[in-house]
Amino acid sequence: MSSIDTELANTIRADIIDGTFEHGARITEARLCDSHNVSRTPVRLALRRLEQEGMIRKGDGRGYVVEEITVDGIRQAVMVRGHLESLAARLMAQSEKQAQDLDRMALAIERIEALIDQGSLDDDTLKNMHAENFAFHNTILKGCGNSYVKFTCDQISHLPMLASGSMVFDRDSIDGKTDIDKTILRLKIGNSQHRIIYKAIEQGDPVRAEGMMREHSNTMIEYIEVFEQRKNKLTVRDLVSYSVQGNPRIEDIEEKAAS
Amino acid sequence: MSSIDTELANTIRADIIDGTFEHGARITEARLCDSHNVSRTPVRLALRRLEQEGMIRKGDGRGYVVEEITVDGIRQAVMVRGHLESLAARLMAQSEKQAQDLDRMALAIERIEALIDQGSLDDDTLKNMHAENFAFHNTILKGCGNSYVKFTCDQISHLPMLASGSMVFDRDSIDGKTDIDKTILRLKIGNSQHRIIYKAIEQGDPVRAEGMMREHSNTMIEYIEVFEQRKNKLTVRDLVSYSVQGNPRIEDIEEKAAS
DNA sequence: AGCAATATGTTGGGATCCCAAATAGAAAAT
DNA sequence: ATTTTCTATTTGGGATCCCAACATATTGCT
Repeated sequence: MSSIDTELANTIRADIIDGTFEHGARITEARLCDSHNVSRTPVRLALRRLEQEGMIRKGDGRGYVVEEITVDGIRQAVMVRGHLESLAARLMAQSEKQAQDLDRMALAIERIEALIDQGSLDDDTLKNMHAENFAFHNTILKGCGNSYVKFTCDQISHLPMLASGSMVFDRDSIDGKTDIDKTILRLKIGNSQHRIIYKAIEQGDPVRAEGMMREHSNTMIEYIEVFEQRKNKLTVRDLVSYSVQGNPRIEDIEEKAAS
Repeated sequence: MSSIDTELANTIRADIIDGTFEHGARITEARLCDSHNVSRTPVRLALRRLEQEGMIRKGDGRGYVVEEITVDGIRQAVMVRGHLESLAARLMAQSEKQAQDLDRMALAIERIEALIDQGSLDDDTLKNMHAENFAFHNTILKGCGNSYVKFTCDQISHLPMLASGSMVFDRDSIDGKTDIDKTILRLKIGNSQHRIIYKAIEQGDPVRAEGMMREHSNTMIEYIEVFEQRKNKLTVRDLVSYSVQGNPRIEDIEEKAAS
């Protein structure tokens, strides 16, 4: 349990994302104090934090207004994140690598492979896959030698779908409504891209590493387009429901990696 | 005059940058209250902001510790910023452009050209050049169609040398200690890169726009290396003294552009 | 003398109060 | 009836107070 203002910020952020606060709505400190039974001090801190994150913005006169989150905005943010990740891959390829980082990446690839080969995409499998995907991407961000890459990525990762190594899944295929093979194929292609990225980094090929990571990052953008083609009006809430919920704790990842 | 907490954050940030607070120093709320004669509320807000910016970090037990700012860190941040700008150039090239944006970019190029041709690099000339350089880069960031690019750039622009379109100048050459021709040449090359970026964007050549912007962004990194070769121990303070002080106000830029 | 337990002081989070500015509503004047 | 002005209420920034947690020092016990 963190401090109240952090929890408050998380709550309000979640409310904005899932549409409880629709965009343009005025947010006042007093109202939040009343509804959450807290004093104004943590409310102030939470609002400031959300303002810096870009979730809310100071209104014309008084108070804050809720910034609109659109599918297109998420697509844009994903693009920025992908571009930063491609920088990380290039930098890591052309710098001296830590052996443990490479090992962790290889381990993630193998584990994802094993999870895909299970053939069933139950919730637990998805969570594990998400955790390994996170480990792969986060290792590159941390291991590229430029700490500002990860820092900058983290700055936009409070939006849905933007946490490190986030994955989007076609819930319909998982529920058996549409054929699961296409989703499996997608995952296999994604992991083969992981292999290429790993090889390029390990062999010190920055151009290939950057290019493959750029391609790999487009996966989610294309996935979003698939959803848009199927659903005539894709909402942010839809996207959130398609994504793997819950961020894996870094400690859990490392713990599992040690086993 | 903004609110106290904003001013406080600016003050503390400046103190960290110029070394008044050396890295690793413990920062406590009470101490700041005492030294700045303010209450703890604005201090808390300022510290939270600086924490999110990455200037300070929660210490092991109590309080905050000052994060170290190194020349290498600045180089890394400049690299991240340049990478984001190259994304902006690519996106702007491949999307439909606003005519006014292109006009503003062309205007900036012409004005910089005229300023260079003056031949003297006095302080006022540098300020104007900085303003036009800012206008050029900022127009691309705003006009690329992806608002998260500029947002993300702004997130790291509180570090020295990272404000939009920042320029670094060789003060020694300006003061006549070393030959000024080399600096003039550098500026001319930089502006010719501006021309190429403009043409690539205007003609819808995303590959060329991205590549040229990437090259252009390396200019500052190479400049830093020049300084490092000359000075055996280049400090952050040295770098700050070489940069053009003061951010141009956006209103001023637009006002001048209208004339 | 060494270790442990308690006491005291330091520090950060939260609550409450105060004040200034701004907005909205009401009243008055044209 | 409309517009302007004045007042009252809303709202956000700042100050102060309180409390809990943690750190350190002191004291007591072995």
